[in-house]
Amino acid sequence: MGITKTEIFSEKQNELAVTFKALGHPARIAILQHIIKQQSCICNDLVQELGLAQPTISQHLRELKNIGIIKGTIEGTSVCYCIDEEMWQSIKDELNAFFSQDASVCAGKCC
Amino acid sequence: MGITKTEIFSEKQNELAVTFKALGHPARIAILQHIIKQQSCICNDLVQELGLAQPTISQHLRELKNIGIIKGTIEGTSVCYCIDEEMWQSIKDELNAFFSQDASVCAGKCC
DNA sequence: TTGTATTAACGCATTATTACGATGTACGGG
DNA sequence: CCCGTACATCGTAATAATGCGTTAATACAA
Repeated sequence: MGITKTEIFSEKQNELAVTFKALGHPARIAILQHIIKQQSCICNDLVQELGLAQPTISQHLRELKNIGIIKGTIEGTSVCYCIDEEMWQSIKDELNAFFSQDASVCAGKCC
Repeated sequence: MGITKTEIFSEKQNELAVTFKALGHPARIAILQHIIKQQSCICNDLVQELGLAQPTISQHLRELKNIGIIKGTIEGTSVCYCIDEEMWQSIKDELNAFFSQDASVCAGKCC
């Protein structure tokens, strides 16, 4: 997208944006939901479940791993992915904090 | 970003992803925080505050308007942007619902 | 009417993202 | 050891996003 000027924003703002961006793709939402639904670490029947090619899934998994929300452990010939519970909670808290800012003060004053 | 295959995902998943993606840029995070901090609808001293050119800010504002999280009303020669409180709450609830999925069942089983 | 200020729209160059085929690596079965 | 399975990585085409210069469009002031 052309280069993003991260240097003019605060570390917090960039962090938040990176997290949001990582979640900003339906395939990655689907992957997370699927991993949770299966209740156990799922390898790549994700390729079977979602209609995407294996390299594409692998790429999305890597992006999710980048923000730490999932982790993968080698399980023989396949790889086992699961939610990093600690990180999941941490991200949940962070987003919650963001949305807990009082957005009501403006309302009614003008718009 | 290359085409995203939205047709193979559910409407909910696509909606969530679009919301996350819209928030996935530090400038847009900064804009929201600034609007909230000022407690009143701020026009484009955003251009002064953030170090980005006016057309760039305008573009980010449009993307935020696209997901409905802010609204803009004409105020004489300038435009007044503020949080759409209802939408803000709605998005907050939606993200909360997503993160309220029980992610703990997997943990301990394997990874 | 003629500026002036504030935004939006358009278009361009640059960089990122998505998706996938081809290729490489690692493991286990035979 | 060889082969098939399961993934990751590389390379590439297509497309989307950033950022900004330039150009309208609109409202207000003089």
